[in-house]
Amino acid sequence: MKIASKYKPESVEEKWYEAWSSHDIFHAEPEEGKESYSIVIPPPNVTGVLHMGHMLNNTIQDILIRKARMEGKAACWVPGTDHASIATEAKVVRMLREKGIKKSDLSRDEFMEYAWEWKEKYGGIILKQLRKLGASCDWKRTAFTMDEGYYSGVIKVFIDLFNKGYIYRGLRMVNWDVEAKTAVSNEEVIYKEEGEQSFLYSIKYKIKDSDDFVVIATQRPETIMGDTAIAVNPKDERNNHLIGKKALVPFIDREIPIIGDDYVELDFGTGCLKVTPAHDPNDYEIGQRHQLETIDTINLDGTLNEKCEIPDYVGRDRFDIRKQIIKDLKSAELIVEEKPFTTRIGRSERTGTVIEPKLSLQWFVKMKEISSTAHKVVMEDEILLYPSKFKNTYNHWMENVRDWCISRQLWWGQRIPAYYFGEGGNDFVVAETADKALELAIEKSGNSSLKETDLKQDEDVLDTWASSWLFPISVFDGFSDESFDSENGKVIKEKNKDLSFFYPTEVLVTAPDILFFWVARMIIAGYEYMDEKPFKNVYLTGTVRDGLRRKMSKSLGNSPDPLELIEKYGADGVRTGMLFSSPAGNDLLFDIKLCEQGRNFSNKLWNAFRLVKGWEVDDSDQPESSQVAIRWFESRFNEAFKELEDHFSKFRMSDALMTAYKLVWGDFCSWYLEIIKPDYSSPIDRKTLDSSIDFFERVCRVLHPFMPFITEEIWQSITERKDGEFVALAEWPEAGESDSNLNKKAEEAFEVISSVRNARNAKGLSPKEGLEIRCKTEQPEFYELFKAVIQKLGNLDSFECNTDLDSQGIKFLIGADEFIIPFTEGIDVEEEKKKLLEDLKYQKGFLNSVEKKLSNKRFVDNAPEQVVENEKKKKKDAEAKIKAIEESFKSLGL
RNA sequence: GGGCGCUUAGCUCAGUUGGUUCAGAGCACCUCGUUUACACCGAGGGGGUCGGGGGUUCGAAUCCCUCAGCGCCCACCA
Repeated sequence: MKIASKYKPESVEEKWYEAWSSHDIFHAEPEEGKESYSIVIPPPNVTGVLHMGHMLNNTIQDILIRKARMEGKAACWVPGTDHASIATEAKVVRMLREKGIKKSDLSRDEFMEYAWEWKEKYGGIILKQLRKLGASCDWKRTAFTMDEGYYSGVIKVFIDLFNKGYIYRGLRMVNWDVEAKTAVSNEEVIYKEEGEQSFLYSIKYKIKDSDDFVVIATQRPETIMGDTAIAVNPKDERNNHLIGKKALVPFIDREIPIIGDDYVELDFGTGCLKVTPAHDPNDYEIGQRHQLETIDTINLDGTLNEKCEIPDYVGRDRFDIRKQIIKDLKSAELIVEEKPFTTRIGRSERTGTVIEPKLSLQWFVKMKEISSTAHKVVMEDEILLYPSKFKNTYNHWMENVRDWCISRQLWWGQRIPAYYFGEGGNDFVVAETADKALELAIEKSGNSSLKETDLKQDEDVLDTWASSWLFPISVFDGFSDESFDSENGKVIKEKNKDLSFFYPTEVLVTAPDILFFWVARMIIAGYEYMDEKPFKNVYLTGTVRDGLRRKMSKSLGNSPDPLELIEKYGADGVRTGMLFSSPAGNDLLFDIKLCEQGRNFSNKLWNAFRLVKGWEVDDSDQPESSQVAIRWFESRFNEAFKELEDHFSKFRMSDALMTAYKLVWGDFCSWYLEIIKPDYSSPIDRKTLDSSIDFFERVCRVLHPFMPFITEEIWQSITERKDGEFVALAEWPEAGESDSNLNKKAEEAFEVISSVRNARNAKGLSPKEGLEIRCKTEQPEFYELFKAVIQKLGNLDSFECNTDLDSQGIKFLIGADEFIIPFTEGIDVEEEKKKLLEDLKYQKGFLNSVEKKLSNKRFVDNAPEQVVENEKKKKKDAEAKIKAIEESFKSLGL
């Protein structure tokens, strides 16, 4: 069989993913006697497509889960998607608009029908793409945050939190998009970096019962009809005498108090601030502090309403009114100053329209009360964050946590189970179904004649995070009728086999930007409903950026298409490429060269396989060099393996990969295989071949989590396999004995070989030409052991220890051992002399510094004995080397 | 404005409690080489005052202070 000299991933990857799937090896059930190892995927948006962030994140999860599976654990990686209410609804609205349908023309049910249709069509593309990456998810458990069971769990939790008093309805300043007529989250409000040009107006307000005026500064004169106070800083000498007086709002002459509040800056504008609680978040807080009235003068569509008390303004847009009122104020001579001003204006990410801060009734979760355990467990390392620097960030957020607004003015999502009734719909009950709500409403109101039609369900849906925070519980059916105890608001783990086995999950792998949105809230929900953490470890990946450190994004167009990358470099190449440069928490500066490196590594491994596979075997004796090589590689493998395990235990994935990479490329290919490789077209002895295949299998096993496809392909061909005998299920190696002395000695031997090669290089000698070498050493037994190896790789005709070195030739030192490759011709004495002199100078300088240290009494008295001993040894070695160099001079006849 | 973190080779990063020749790795770079697994390769090589300054110590990349630059989170001036 002829094997191609280049590895071709495209012919391999689909084949093995198919085989794994048909043997159902990714599915896990709770199993007596097996250790549980579970991961829940950070569910991507259901209509999303794979981007580089997903690639990194899911590669890491797959590596962890594959390793756990090989370790014999019940390894369960639950995939799923998030309904992502804002993003998905926006996409559906856009799609409808393209069809000429306006959302406002549809009923809620009609809209939802379109949305589900859309979800069925585009949902889950991303999950299919994950398969191309090799993700070994337990697809039978695929979850969706709007699945029936999931949906009802979210509703149950809402009701439960409401009944426990953690949820309340309250006024809140939201970012209102007047065009889309919806509230948008802070994250969807964008600010131009350089700010926007505006004007700052200084406006005179008359002080009541006086001819004086107070002058305030504002950018938003159209809101003055909503003013309910003027505030000055009590420390402000210019203005604090005004505190307690009343001012009159221009045009409408409504009386408003002048109050003192620290919030006001002393040196901004006039030092006087108009307070408009309905139209500015800070003003709202001042209003709260001083129990001010709130006058909301702006309608949901951005026009002014009758509360502005000026009939001419009613029904006109806020920006129109801004122009109008400036004109009116000017003609009334109430504007003192008008100056250009750069300010930050928030605009809606979706519509681009200027966001209107607006007070509205929203639903909230009391975060302080519910989060104390979640705060504590991270601080006390009950849950570990990697890297741990995020503990600080977490702490800071938890200490300053604010109530969580969980209502969204959207349709795509879990509809808030609150039902309004009575006068103006001001009374409400919270219930799982309309029937139950009616029951409760009758009870609450005492009005037995209430009908179902008298109840009106809340129009809003819940924030997406109010469903995804339940993910680690919900994916195991934690909120099903059987498992969830509504009476006590707890999930009964014992009633649910999956949950009692797989919860808590082992590790959560996610991006730091959702540490609060998602991670913190899952911890809160975990303790609230399971009395237990949702995961033991949190691995926070970095952001994938381009070479200029810019975040990869669609709009910048600086992100490669992940699937194209996979096509070009193979899934294994891309996986390792991503991991080569991404320590936990550090940004990944993506460079196509990393994928190339990954592909090259695949190819290297492939060719090693090609080499071993190509050998004929016979019954010849095992060469001495092979015996030593096998002893050494066994030991070296174990050493590297321990290192790799240590990296894994600390979630240092990049380092773990690099350890494996160096082991395979350096130790296995460059040294081991080169040593045991038989001469061209000669067969290999059976013993050596068996050991080599054994090593190769181990290499495949260690590499499999990183490079699942190529390792499976090689594993299947390197020796006979039964059907279903996958490397994906092979036993993870165990750390055997490693002889650190042997490893060190081998390195010394390799150094000798390198020196010989170097000498050839310097003299322009062909590697084919055999050489003679002699050495002077105090450890001849060591050279006995490695003699065969050194001779083979150095292509030496002879290698003798402790014989006459007094001839001309190339000399070098390894440790304190002297070597010579005798030459009679072509020796450049001057150059040799120069090299020796340089070396001598360095050694003498080094000796000098060591002696200085040793003659320092304070050093000798204070430093630990071990350190002093080491210095003495250094001194001895240096002296020996100097002596050796001096002797070389003599033999050169100098 | 408040909080946190970072600065080590051209690039991306290791460097555990201060002490073995501790200044390292991978990539990139330079020289040589188409040798029989692999040019997606092999052999060899160069390269850093550990951001600047000061201090503690017998000894500092490592601890302390300070300055500079960068990054993140939170709150944001009407």
